[in-house]
Amino acid sequence: MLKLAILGFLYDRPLHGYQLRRHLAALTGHVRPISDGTLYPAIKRLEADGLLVRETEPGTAAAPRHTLHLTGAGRTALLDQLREPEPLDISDENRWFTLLAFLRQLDDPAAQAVVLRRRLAFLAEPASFFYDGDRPLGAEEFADPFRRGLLLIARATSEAELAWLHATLAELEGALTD
Amino acid sequence: MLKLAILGFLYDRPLHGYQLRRHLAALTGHVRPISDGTLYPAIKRLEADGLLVRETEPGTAAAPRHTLHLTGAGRTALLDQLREPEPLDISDENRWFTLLAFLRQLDDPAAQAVVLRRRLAFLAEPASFFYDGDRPLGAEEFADPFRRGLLLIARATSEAELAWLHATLAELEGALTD
DNA sequence: CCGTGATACCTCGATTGCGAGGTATGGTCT
DNA sequence: AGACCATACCTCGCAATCGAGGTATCACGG
Repeated sequence: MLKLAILGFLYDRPLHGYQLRRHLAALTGHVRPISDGTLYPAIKRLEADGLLVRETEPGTAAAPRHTLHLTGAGRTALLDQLREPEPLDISDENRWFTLLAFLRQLDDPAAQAVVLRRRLAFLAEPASFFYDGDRPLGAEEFADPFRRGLLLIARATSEAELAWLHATLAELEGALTD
Repeated sequence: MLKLAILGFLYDRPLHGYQLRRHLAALTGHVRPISDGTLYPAIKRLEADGLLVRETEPGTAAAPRHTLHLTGAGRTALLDQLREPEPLDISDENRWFTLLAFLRQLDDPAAQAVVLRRRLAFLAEPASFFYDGDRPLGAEEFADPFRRGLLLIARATSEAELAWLHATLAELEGALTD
């Protein structure tokens, strides 16, 4: 997840760790900045895998800045992850939204394929939540306002996404048949 | 997260591990069942902490079933986590939704306090996402349909939740002033 | 001139989670 | 009889993440 996001941001332009942290904070909702203890080891992992290189700028600011650049392997790794041939797990919202943030890096047919897979996984999703014994409960059966809230919010999100999926697929269809 | 969910489900009734797994799968969206390698160690942790006890039913089925019961400490631990005095981090959706699923176990004033804190955190959330250099970008500035989608979906979710928050607070207010 | 906060980076231990493997039993289908 | 699946539980090692700590430099206000 973090790996995907780091590669995605660096694809646009080289950044140093601190800028990267700000970008990541924005992506995750502006509230939970990825902690340093998560970010810097992740950068090291990517460096060890040869997906990025650091260029040290001495004397620029207080601490020695390390500007991070994607390597060719890094760019390939990002595009591979975006294309992701396996079916897209709907319950992994974080992964999907991160993917969405960088999907424009793919060409139209590849992006379309990803969006189509998402719609497929989406439509296959069973709508039930919670059980009474072994019987799944429908949304209307909840006396509990909190669980009802959970379902209402989940539904609103689903509907918004489905609407967007359709609009975007139509748009891509248009672009591809021109 | 898992801990909260396990305590929450066992609060209603004792279950054995397999049933628990089904409940958890439903909560996480019916698609990504918590893996065994996650669930059973989590149960052991809770047992070691004295929050639950297992009662073995021999000969019931194929394998020896362990019916899991919350202890008094387990019930207290759940209620404490639900009350959670620290401000509720909005970006941690999973935690919030799990909490919501079991919030009815609190009495009305305590639940109201939690919902109020959520609304507070919610209204304090800055609406911007992504940067161009150091300048945060508004929703309308995106030529990229994928990032626009991200924002559209996030907004729909926010609005649905805010509407629910208001409705529920009004409801609780009514119940408390009667 | 001293404290505070922002910038910038790093490490360590502990926890959490996953995937892949394993062990059984009992029922159903062929 | 054999294959196969669902039930039911378990362990191991690996990877990711967090939280709390640390080290600097520079800018600004009092």
